[in-house]
Amino acid sequence: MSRKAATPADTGTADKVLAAASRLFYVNGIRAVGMDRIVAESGVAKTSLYRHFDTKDALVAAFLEREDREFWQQWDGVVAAAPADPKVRLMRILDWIGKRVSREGYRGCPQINVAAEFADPEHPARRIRRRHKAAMVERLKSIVAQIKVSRPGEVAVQLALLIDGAFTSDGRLSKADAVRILQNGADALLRDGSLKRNGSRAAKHGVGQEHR
Amino acid sequence: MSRKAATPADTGTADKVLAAASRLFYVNGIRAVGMDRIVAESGVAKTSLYRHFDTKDALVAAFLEREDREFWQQWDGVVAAAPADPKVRLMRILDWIGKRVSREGYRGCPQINVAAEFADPEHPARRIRRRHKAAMVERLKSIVAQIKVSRPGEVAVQLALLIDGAFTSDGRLSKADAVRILQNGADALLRDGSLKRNGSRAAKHGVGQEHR
DNA sequence: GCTGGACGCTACCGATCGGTATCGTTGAGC
DNA sequence: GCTCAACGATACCGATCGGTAGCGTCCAGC
Repeated sequence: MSRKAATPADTGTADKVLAAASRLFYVNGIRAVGMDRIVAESGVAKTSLYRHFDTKDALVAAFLEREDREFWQQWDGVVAAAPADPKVRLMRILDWIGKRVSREGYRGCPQINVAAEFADPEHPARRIRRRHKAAMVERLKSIVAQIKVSRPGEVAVQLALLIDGAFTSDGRLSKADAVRILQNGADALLRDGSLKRNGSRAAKHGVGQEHR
Repeated sequence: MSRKAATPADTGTADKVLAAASRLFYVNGIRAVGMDRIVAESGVAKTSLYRHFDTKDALVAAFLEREDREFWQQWDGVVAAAPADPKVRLMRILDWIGKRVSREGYRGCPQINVAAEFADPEHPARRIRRRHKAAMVERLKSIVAQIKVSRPGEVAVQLALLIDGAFTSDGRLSKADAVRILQNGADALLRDGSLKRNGSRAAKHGVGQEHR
């Protein structure tokens, strides 16, 4: 495609803005951070900022895209450093996540936090979140599928719920607890999935009266 | 204590405000909703609103307290309607939660969503959320303790993570899937916890290199 | 050494933010 | 029928919101 220069050439300015915005957005939430504050802490003029990002929403989207990118980069790094055994790989991933959610200053998953601030399901933040979480389930499924379990899709979703729960744990868990609880939980979910039991286990606990 | 009338007598005005604010806060997030909008949709004058709630933060706190109260009311209703068997009770609770998170317009757990908008851990919203989530773990623990499992505390936390994960599932799960996945997941976690295995299962998957 | 794009600075825009002051109305209990 | 607390209506406050206009500076590439 032709070089229309819709965006200035790369001179590091956009990176400075995005770095400051990402930190501020993550710590304080989106709507709590004004553009003036991003201008002040990035050291970039407001006019320059708006040459790189048309609107605040565009900056928010760039923030979440960046978080998404970095998250999978680290994920891939953990997987690459692990042996090929899929179960060990899963445990290493949970080790990484357990440490992540229990480290100081952790404020939860940015995808979840930011999406909560926007009501419109078609807002860029909501779209990016959906894609991010779908990718998580897919990656988990491809790992679980390599382990002998009877319902890999279901177990993958359960693992994703466990992980998202850890993301929202708000500093309740120590590092050791977080890792152990995640790994033992995954172990239990994998073990059960590999057993051949009648599939209607849950049915007898099914419908009570409707609530609300 | 003496009747100083720090707050007007109960004539239903505060309820109208809280009802409108709760709906708007839940759907749009806190900072996206101005006090003027609450005034308009509650049909209560701004002056009257501020006679009942000193600040917006006070209204936010009242919203979360109300959500907390109603949540446990429904929880207790589900438990009361279930047979005494603790496992069946747990399954009924998960049936209720699975339906809740998959119903149309569900926007996630208000405690989680609202707390994400405030950076200060001592903000009322953050405090109420911590109390709410701690209560969840305690209630789960008291149920799990009645079932023969080797680490009831750990399983209770795992169930809480599973539930919080479902709360953030953002409409990904159909009603049938949500209920089945939660109940089967809980079943697996309970089964494993009741087995006597060597406690160091996870240790061999422990520390990789540090990331970040 | 001139040119053009990237950037900084200041000043500004209308809208909205949370919150308040003033005053008039209404209605139940004595 | 008087009182007093509760509520409504309007108008306003300073601060901040996201975003823009205008203009000067700086510097790499021709």
